[in-house]
Amino acid sequence: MISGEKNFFEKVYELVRQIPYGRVTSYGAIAKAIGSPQSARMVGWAMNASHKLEDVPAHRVVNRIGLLSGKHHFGDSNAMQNSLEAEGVLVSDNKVEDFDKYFWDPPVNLNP
DNA sequence: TCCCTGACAGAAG
DNA sequence: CCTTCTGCCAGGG
Repeated sequence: MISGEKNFFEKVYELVRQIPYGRVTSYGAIAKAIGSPQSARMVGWAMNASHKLEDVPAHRVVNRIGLLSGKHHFGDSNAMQNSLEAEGVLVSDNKVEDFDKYFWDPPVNLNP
């Protein structure tokens, strides 16, 4: 079917689910991939709702500098960092080390 | 219905 | 380098 156009939130969820293991991405990259590069704030807002979803690895999503801006929303302050390190992503002082190296560029082929 | 807030990003000074 | 402001969309009071 043609229903390629989904809700803003759902687009975010679908993209975040595609983040490979041991990789991280930024809100702006996701926002841009869904067609709203300036809606990075909405991405964060979507993640807030996605937090109730298990298929959405929000811990792999950080801000543009690799800072775990939303780690406080994972319940425990170490939950997000722990999850990242468990995947091989080194985190120091609430931010991802070698963020540029672990950064995963989301494909824009999500939405035709 | 109007106003404010929000897990961001980017530009300007 | 750091600080300040604006823009984006949606939800809550």
